[in-house]
Order: sequence, then C-alpha cells, then structure tokens
Amino acid sequence: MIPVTIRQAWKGTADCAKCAMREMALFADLNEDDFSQIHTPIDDISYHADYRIHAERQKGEFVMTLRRGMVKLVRTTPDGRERIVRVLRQGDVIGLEALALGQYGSEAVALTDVMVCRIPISIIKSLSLNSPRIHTRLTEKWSVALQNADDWLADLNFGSAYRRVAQLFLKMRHFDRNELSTVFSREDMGAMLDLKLETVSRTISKMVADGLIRPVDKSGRIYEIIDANTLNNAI
Amino acid sequence: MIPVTIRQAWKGTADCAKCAMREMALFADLNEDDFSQIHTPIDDISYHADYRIHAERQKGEFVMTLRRGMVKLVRTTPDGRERIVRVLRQGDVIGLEALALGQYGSEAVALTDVMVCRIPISIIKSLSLNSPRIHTRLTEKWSVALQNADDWLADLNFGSAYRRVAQLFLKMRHFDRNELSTVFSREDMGAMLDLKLETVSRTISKMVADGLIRPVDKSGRIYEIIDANTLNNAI
DNA sequence: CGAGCGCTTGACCGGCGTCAACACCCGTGG
DNA sequence: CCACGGGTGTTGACGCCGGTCAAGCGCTCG
Repeated sequence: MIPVTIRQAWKGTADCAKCAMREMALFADLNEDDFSQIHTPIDDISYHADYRIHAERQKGEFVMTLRRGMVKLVRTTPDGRERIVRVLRQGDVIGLEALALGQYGSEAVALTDVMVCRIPISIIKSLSLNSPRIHTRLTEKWSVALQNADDWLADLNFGSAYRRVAQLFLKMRHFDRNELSTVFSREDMGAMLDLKLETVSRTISKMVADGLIRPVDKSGRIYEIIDANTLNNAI
Repeated sequence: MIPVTIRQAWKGTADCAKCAMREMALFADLNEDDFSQIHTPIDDISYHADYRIHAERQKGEFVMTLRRGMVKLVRTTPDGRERIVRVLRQGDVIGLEALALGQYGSEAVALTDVMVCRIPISIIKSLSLNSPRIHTRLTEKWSVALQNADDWLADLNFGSAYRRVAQLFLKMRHFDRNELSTVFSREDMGAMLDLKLETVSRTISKMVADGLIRPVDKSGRIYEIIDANTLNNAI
C-alpha cells in the first residue's frame, strides 16, 4: 500500500501558525524567529488504514505528529507472534525514539485512516539547540510517551480478561464524545491485552449483557459506555 | 526506615570529574564551563533495601542517577494490588518524569542496597538551556527509559509463565558476569510478570529440573544461566 | 447471490490460581 | 548448644479461567 496523498502543507511560518494541531504539536510555542530557521520542508501526509508507516529497527530521519486517527506500535517476538505495545492517538508523536537512536524501536501501522505531519529530525535537532521552547515541548512528549507505556502495562496487561478489556474501553474513549469508545479487530485487541481473540469476543459479549457497554455500529468497533464506574472497578 | 548515609560527595567540578559513573551518568560530557554553572549541591546517597525512595504522585524536585543496586517502580491499582512496571539498574535515572511533570509517576522502592546521586531538577533545567551536551544526554536517557518500558511489556508480560520467567532471568543478567542472574522475592517477581508467587516458584523449579538454570545461593535469588538460548526461545 | 472475512458461540481441555501443608533459613532466647 | 518462631520458598490437590478447535452467523463486496 502507498500513501494516498503527499502534499506540501506547511510552506512556512504562515501555514504553521494556522495549524489546528498547534497546541498539541511539537511546534506549539515557536515564534517567528524559530520558524525562520526551518528550511527543510515539513510534509502533511495521509495514510490508509493498515498502511505500515515504518518497520521495527528501520533507520529513520523523521518524526511525525499524529493529527488524526490511530497508530499501533507492534513488536514481533522471536517466535513470530505479534505484540502491540501501545496505540498512538492524536497529538502523540510517532518515532520519537529515532531522535535519540536514529532508528525506530517498533513497527508502526495505521489502525485507521491517518493524518500526520512529518518533520525531519534535522529540524528538531537544530531548533532544540537554539530554542528552549521546543526543548520543553520535547520533554513533555517524552514524558507522555513514557507515562503511556507504563499505563499500558499497569492498566491493560494486569489481571483478568474482564478487567483488561474494561480498561481498554476506558482508554479508547473519544476525546470529544466521552461516552463513545472505539476499539479494534478482536485479533488486535488480543495482541494488546495478551488474550486470544475468542476470549476478547466472549468478554465483550458479557459486558454488553451486563449492561456496561452497548454496540453503536454493526461492525463491533464503536461502543457506548454505559457504566464507566463499574468498568473501572472491574476485577 | 531512613537513609543510611547522606553525605556530600560532589563538592564541585573536581569530584564530578572523578566519578566512576560519569560515562553512564547524566553529566557524562559536561565541561569545566558547564560545571561552573552548578551552584546547588549534588548529594551522594545510600539507601537500604526496601527503602521507599519516593511515592506515587509525590511532588519531586530531584532526579537521581542510580549508581549501584536495583530499584522497582510500583503502581498500585484501584483495588489495592501492586504492579511493578519496571526495574531500574545502574546508569538508569530515577524520577525522570518529574523533569516534565514536577511529580513522580510511580512509587520507587529499593530492591537491594542502593547508591544514588541526587541532582536537583533546577540544575538540569538551567544546564539544558545552555548546554547542548546535557540535552543530548537527557534525550538518550528518555529513549532508554521508553525502550525499557516497551521491553517489559513485550518480553516479560507476554505468553506463558515459562516464557515470562525465562525472559526475566535473561533481563536480570549481571553486567560484569554474564552467566549470573539476580532475581527477587517470588512475590515481587509475580508483580512484575503478572503471575502468582506459587506459579513463579513452580516455574523456576521446572527450569532447574530442565537444566536451564542452577541456583547459586541458598535464598533463591542468584542463579547461574546454563542454557541462555533455550531460555530465549521458550514459548 | 455466493464467496470470504471477521465476529460469535459452543464444547472441551490444560495452565494457572487458590488454598493448604510443609521445608528451609535465620534470629532470638532459653 | 538446642528450642522455638516467623518469614520465605516449595510442593501438592483441586477448581476455574482462558486457550484450543470447530461450527455457524452476519456483513461486505464482487
């Protein structure tokens, strides 16, 4: 699969300033002076669901700010099974680790159609030498990533299947519509929670029967959260 | 419990330059000029095993470089059970997240007797404004922390009990003596691997019987790794 | 309308949790 | 020196949760 569209969106300071993501993005509080230092193009890119954005250990010269959609970070075990270590959502940074290591630590695959803003690492590096603002932003992104990683371990990969699935529904609530939660294929959910897809399916059915959630669409991807409190206290 | 000793060890540039940890520590490649900017004292501290270094969500004004020993990062679930999200070893930074958030994301408890070097966040912040070297070091520490977090999820919390315990033995190999591995109380191991202590104990017994590891001490904390390859390919 | 994919549901089984007894180590005190 | 007790690790018996295998359903798309 190949990118749907690649178009130059940020042609300079003006476009950057207009970006709706600015407050979540890396360049949130850069000023005119900072932007004037940017000479390499920053691309605005869309990918279809299932597009592989980068491979595990692939060398990388870009980080991406995720503007829309969701991305899974996947590691493949020596025996060939896939483990999803985290899901990135809007405002998260794809490939942050390439800043330090020059290569990506895991495979990144679009879970939905996705819009990203692709930034050359060279820009980040040169900016962070001179701009304390981008430095603060970067620290913030690192800490959010680390916090998320720990959350995935403590919340989604601990305890019974019922508890894990419950926590995943809570984690995947929409930013704008709190009562809705979007989940994934049962197989992907299994790879996130270390459960088999049948167990995930059974558990979801039970939660619907228990009146904690209610399916919204036909494909089993969007659910309404009825009883968040019980979900959160599930053992 | 209280710290065993608190003594001022780094009284300035001279002592810092002599530190054996310099190449792993945050201040690895600072120069005279950088050190001259440090006016707040940097303390060299020891803690006994089981000492609680900081609490979850506690406000923090220090990060610590771990010079010797091991530290567990613990989160307590709503229902009161404890989950160990990671173990820090020498060269790792305790409380990195306080740099961004001003508070610690998890509880930190010494697993062994521990030596740390405690650095005020104010120093890190002022240095990183002016010294690109510390900035590079910080990025490196962040990326190592994130990588470790993902490793814990992908390696230690995925698959059968046998596989998890095997991966833990490999993860806890000594830096200097590769064939040795130090583990923890069966309960702590359970909290790391999401297993019950009886399961951990049974699995270790089986590995000894299978000839993959061999106990070195009487207390069941140190093992010799006989067959690392089979351990690593355990399903 | 039929093929194919993903989701659900059922039957069965095995691995891990639960509960309990016992072994071992070490400190303390007689 | 031994007796005792508490903490930790080990081992056993049994039950249940979740894995395995398989059949069937519903949606989507050719």
